[in-house]
Amino acid sequence: MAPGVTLKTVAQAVGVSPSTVSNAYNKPDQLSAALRERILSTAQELGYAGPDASARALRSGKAGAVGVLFTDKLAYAFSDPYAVGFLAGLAEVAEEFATSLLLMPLSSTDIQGGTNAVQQAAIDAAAIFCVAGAHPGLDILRARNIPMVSTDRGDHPDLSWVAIDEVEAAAKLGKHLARLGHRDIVVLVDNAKAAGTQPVEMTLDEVGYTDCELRIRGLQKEMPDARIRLVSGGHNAFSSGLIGAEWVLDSQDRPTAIVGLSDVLALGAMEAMKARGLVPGRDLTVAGFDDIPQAETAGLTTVRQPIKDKGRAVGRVLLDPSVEDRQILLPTELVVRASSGPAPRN
Amino acid sequence: MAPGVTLKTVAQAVGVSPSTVSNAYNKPDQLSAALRERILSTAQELGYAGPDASARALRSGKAGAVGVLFTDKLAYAFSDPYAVGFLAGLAEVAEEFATSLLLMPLSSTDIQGGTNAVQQAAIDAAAIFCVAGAHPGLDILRARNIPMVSTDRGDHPDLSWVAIDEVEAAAKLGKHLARLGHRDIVVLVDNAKAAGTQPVEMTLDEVGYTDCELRIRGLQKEMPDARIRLVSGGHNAFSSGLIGAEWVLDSQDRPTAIVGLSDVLALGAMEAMKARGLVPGRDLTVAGFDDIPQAETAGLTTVRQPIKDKGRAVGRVLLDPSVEDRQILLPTELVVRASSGPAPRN
DNA sequence: TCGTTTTTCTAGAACGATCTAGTAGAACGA
DNA sequence: TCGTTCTACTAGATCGTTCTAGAAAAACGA
Repeated sequence: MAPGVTLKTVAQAVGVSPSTVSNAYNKPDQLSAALRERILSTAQELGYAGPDASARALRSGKAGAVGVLFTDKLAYAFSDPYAVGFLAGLAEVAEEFATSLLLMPLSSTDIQGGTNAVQQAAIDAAAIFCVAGAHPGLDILRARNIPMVSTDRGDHPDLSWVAIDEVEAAAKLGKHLARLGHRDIVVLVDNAKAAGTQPVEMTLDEVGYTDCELRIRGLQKEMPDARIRLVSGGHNAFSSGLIGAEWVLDSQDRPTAIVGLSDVLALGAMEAMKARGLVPGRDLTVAGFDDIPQAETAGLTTVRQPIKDKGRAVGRVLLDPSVEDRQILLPTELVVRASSGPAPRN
Repeated sequence: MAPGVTLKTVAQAVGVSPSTVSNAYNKPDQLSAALRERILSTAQELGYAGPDASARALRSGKAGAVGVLFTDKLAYAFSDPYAVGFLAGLAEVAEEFATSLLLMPLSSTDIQGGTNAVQQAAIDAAAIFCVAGAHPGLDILRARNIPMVSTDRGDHPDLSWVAIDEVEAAAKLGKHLARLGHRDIVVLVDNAKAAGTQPVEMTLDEVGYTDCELRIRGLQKEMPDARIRLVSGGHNAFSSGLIGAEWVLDSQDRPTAIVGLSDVLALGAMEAMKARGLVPGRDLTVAGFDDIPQAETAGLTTVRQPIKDKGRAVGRVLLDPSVEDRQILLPTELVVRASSGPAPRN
């Protein structure tokens, strides 16, 4: 916009009040078509690009954007096919409502003061994607009174969320593994604290992130007699699954099945097996969660959740005022592929 | 934020001027530590969540966000691994600068008036991802005087861009194909207009999108004697490659090689071959551009470009004021895999 | 013809911050 | 002691809109 050209400039040039120019853009039925035409063309001549975004947002209270908050680093979101699928669904709905998507990074360093992105974000609402309850970004959004929809179930009846029944989902897989005779399981867990270090074995209490905990409980429920160990090779990524599984496979005490709490972790485990000449489903069973596109290619047994639908549903709850149901449970389905097979008898 | 609580409220409660409260958040060295502490804690008590994003953006002229503009539908961006890789790189740098990423949809319907996302976007700068020169969103951003960095080379010396030498990249592939004896090529082209209809054969003029045109010219350069036909099955996606290739393979007049102008198109073509019992690299050569992760798995010959670096570089040029070089050419590399082989002699 | 409704436009106050310019007092140096 | 610099804070204008309330003119109904 030619510098210094504002609504007022245009108004003066046309000889009308600023309100009328504003109406020309926002409420075309409030003025005669002829005048509107005249205003718009004068605006064009002057190089006026339409009402300033920030000023409009300030005065009207609508930013025309919804925020998205992730765990960990923002860049990870794009290396995780599950997150990408979610975003695709969310973007679809955002598009429908002519609303932008604001992806907010939050390096824990700059929480103090007003210089962090969550603080600065001009948004009307926010999608909370797989973020643990204690995340500092959550506190900021809560303090800002910004409506939120989470991908995790919350206890409170006022919360909005779109989620799956994590326990049930995991129970489906647990039942499958139990039937196949598995009684010695390693679960690969997402754990940011373990990143960059050696893989670590952890207790259920240490897992922290509620979803993971629920999935583990679901497995335990259907496999009460099994030994279930928890191992983490870092944050939720292929490489962590690889590292974690390498550690497990090279140990003296191999399980008969490895369960990744997400497909990327499980795919990493398959890679580790391949490198050791082990065949998934024969030598060792591998299974995951989510059913990302690559899971099918790799023949990974997994618990499918409709991730794109999840994104769409979150978008609807965020943006469509006519949506009544603000707590939505999506279905899951066990998808059995070649990576799971009977436990070797000994 | 507790409704009605503003800077002013806090200022009154503490007994200082609004400016001082503002400084407590933005310029900590402008006031005594003790007072700042007092202000911050009073703010917390009152439920004040920090300076309002829109108001701050309006007054200071900084939004703390950069926009990203895509071709076509926003949701497509997430189904394209190339776009996802770009975003990952961009997000990395955005994170570094505590800046959010605003993904702007632009349905062509609501260009008129002030209700479209590009118009409403509160951003300091914008990344233009593979957008043709005539895109309406571009015009709006230009009118708004928003600094832009494009992933396409522009002619004008003032433009900022991070790109590859498209002609040279394609020439590398062309040389490879020529050496293998291919003289009858079909190029799968991204074309939004062809979407949803039958695949169409088109002329170079109809392609429109500059990058595509340049790649085709690069191929022609090294294969002056070859017959090169252009076919589109729709927009840039796996399914379009599949559909386009099916049409080509089922025609009377099969080429000896199919070149996708992106890897997703080429991967679609490989799928079409597989379904017909044809082996890429033996029965027919397939090649692509970009070298997305799936290309390696599939054994696709392609021209690699460092897509994540592209995202990073765009981020730097957008956000780092110390970056001098605003026109960056990234290297490309021919990656030969199993999908390309000698042309059958006849 | 006259009152009523509708259309079209406007004045002026917000919205909630940050910026510029400046003041009062403390600290300093000689 | 006095001028100077520094620190800590403030008054008031300003960013560019949209909103509320209302006025003037036009159209309408009887």
